[in-house]
Amino acid sequence: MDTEIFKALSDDNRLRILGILGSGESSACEILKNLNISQPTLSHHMKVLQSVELINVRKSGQWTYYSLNGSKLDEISEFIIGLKPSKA
Amino acid sequence: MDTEIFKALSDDNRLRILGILGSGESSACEILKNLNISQPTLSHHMKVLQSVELINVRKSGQWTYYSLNGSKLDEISEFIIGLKPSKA
DNA sequence: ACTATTGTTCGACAATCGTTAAATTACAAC
DNA sequence: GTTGTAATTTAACGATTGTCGAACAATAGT
Repeated sequence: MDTEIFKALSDDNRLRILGILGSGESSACEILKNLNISQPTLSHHMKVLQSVELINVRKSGQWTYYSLNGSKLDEISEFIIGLKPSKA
Repeated sequence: MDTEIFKALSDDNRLRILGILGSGESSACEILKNLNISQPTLSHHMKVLQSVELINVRKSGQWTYYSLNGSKLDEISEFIIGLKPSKA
């Protein structure tokens, strides 16, 4: 497992973003209203989440919509559980 | 979920350490043989893993033995899965 | 007591990270 | 065209992080 994924999860704002996306697809603008950060900072965080494929991106006009990548979350979860000793 | 846990997982050497402990309890000295890092660096990493309760510690004489904390791994896995949209 | 082994603590250093201000791009409405 | 909104890019900053060498502490064996 690439450590980049865990680095992406190692930030309060990014975890909040994932929490917001857990309620469904959302635009960058709406996400921004729920966080006390600037627009460039949000753009940076979204790029980090994209780079590890934790989120999907869809552009429509001037808006950018984001949604969770559930299969990636499954992948991470399975890796974590896989660390546990197999009763050997 | 505290981001400190994901920070603890955001390092190649620490992931390798967890992988080693997945095969069972191990001493710091044995872990060290499997990594190309110095003793102080290993000590640092073990402290990070302890601080987020990912590992258990047991001292015996001059040796320190480490083992995985399975329930903490469960906790992380459940958090990850909990991010997924509840089909709403 | 002396030596060897195991492990921690303390500085110090280079690299990375989160953040912002400023400038830039892209699209929509007028 | 101009204006306004949405989003990215760049450069710079302070803070955090991984690493090591050096010194230190604790236990074991001679």
